[in-house]
Amino acid sequence: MADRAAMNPLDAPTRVGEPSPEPAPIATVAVLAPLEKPLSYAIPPLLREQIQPGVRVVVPLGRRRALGVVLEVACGKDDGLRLLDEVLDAQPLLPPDLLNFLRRAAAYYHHPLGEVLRTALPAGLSSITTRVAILTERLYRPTPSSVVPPGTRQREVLAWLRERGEASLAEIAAQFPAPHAVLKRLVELEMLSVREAERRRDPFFAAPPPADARPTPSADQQRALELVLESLAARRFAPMLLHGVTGSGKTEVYLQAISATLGQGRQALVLVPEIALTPQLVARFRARFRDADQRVAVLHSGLSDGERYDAWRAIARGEISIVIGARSAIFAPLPDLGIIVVDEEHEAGYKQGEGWRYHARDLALLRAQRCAAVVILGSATPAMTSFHRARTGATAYLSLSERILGRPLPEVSLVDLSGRRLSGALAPELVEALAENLARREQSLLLLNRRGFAPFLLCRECGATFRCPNCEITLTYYQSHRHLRCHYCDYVQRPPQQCPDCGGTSLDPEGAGTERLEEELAAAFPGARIARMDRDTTRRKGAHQGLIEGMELGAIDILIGTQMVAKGHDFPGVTLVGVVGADASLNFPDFRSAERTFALLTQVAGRAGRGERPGRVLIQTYAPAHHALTCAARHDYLAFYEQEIAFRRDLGYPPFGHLINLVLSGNQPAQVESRAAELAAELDQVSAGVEVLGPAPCALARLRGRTRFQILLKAAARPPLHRLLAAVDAWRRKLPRTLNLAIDVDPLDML
DNA sequence: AGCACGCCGACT
DNA sequence: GTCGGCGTGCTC
Repeated sequence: MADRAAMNPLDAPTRVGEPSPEPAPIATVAVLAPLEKPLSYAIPPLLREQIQPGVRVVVPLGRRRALGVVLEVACGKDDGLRLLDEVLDAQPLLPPDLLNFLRRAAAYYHHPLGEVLRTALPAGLSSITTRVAILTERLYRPTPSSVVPPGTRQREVLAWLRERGEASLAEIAAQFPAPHAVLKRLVELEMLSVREAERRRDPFFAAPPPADARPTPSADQQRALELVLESLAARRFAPMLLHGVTGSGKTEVYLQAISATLGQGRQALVLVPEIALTPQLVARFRARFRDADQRVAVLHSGLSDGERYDAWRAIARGEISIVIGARSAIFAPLPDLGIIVVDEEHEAGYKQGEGWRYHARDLALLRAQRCAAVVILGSATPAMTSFHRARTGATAYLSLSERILGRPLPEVSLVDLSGRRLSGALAPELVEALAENLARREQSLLLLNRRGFAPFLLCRECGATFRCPNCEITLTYYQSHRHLRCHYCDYVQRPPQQCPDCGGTSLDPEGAGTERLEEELAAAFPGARIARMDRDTTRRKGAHQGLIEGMELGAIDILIGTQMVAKGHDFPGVTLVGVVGADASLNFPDFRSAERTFALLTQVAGRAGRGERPGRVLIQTYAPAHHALTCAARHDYLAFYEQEIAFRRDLGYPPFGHLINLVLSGNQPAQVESRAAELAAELDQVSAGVEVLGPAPCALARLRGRTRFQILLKAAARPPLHRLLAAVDAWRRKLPRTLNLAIDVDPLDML
């Protein structure tokens, strides 16, 4: 019988048959597949010159061809190795420090390097099948010739081109209608040369906003800037926390620090938690950096593959000075990165929740370390871990303690709801305050961190609620769509007329979401212009921006919304902020719930009184004595930190301990549970220096039809944790593919 | 992840 | 008797 492998054209010819007598160059390649380790390949003699670390290669992998990135080239025995097929880049696509950074990142997060590389590269560069269309265009350039062409049109076009230098066909066509024949003739006469070049799609063509004036920094801002400038001049890794109360002018510090970085000939990276929320920030950057050599690029999920590819290439060529983007922008290939700004560094949006669960802020610190850059972590409510680092001196501490122009922080009062029965979602105090604000024709903002009409539908007779068949949660009732929906898997069903359990006919929406609050307000204030901002109303492109503009123009009196309304907006007209359900986030089964609640309340309170008129804030709560509420009401970050840090210390939670969460999921509940128990028992055997907690069902014990158990690893130091992961790996290798084990290093939440 | 292999049910 | 379901193993 014939050898099947030998019949496969991919196989036999590429395999190195006999061991070479001489040591041959071997490439270590990170293949873009979830493999545990890089693979080694022999290098065909013809490709030896082109191979260097950082170039992409096509390699045989089993029966198929795969893309990989060369990590190292070394000499050794190449017997039994397969030959790599193709080298795709003439220059390293990933410069050494970027590649280095990604290798460190993969190790830290215990994630396969190939997958890390796939995450870091734009779609067009990370696959051999999906090629982005590389658009080319014709560029015409006058040759050094003084001959005068015969035709009038030819003379006109040539004169224009001699004036301008090189121009593309599109640009010429914009000046001279139907120029093709003329150009063709001029080329034939050798008065023009033509070349094909990669066309750059420029998604940044929008007209720049008017230039803004650079304000004189306040004393606080000046102090912060001096420290930044000093570190820049020394070209050293310098992490700093910029702790500035809401409205204190953190952005101005970013702008001036970046300006100094560009002055050094280096580039800047600005990370924002969610790019859709920050057109205002982008506009400020565009207004400040207007020179031809200060191009600003924005990376976000709305870019097409082609646009992303173009942006990536332009950044790598050094044509872009400032990149603004969401978490994945941390991988932007800026060649000489001098500063990374992480705006609102406490935001959970920096953490990738699926697949490779990286945290962009933490990666920013890692990357800056590799390229000796300054990192500014900016926040009014720093993460406990970030503030703790500043306390211990691991990062510098810069503080902006005053609002700009001496504007006061708003006055905050807590409305105690305990023991009270409200007729709707709003307490009379809040209704009254809204009425006053309307009478004064001032704007109000209401935070209710819950979408839909009601968080569940309840049977009055037997107390049954409606649950998602795929997830372990109740279905949210939407009056607008007349349906029940799951917020995790988007399962939808019609609300039944009768309770399926007892046949009862009184099924009532229980509790209130933003949709119901909007209805309640419309009834209470018939003349008011009310709008709602949550994931449901901002799904449509431009809807979010429309609401922001409505607020800026004063076309909205009351804006209701989820935490989306708390983030980063500067609405000078808002003088009243109401918080309808401050307790919901406190009851999350998670050690960070107080930290998150404090941050949310402080951020939303910070939306009040940013203009000329002072603001006030009313917070409805059932837990008025909780430190997250009392401290937020007093704008007292430090007091909150002191209380919270004591609790963290007692329990060994971050920043005093490090966590890794292992989540095992699968379709068969019994199998998941028993395997989780097995893993925990095995880890217990080798857990020196690590606490192994669990297994326990996740807070979301079922999600999209899969049962989930977690094992939490906790340790005072990282090395023993990473040692334990070696045991996890060994165990995982034996796991059937029907089960999935996710490793979450530094988990942000444990749902 | 792909892609093959191999072992079981329900079809012509 | 085959077609095809997905569990399992391997990829230099």
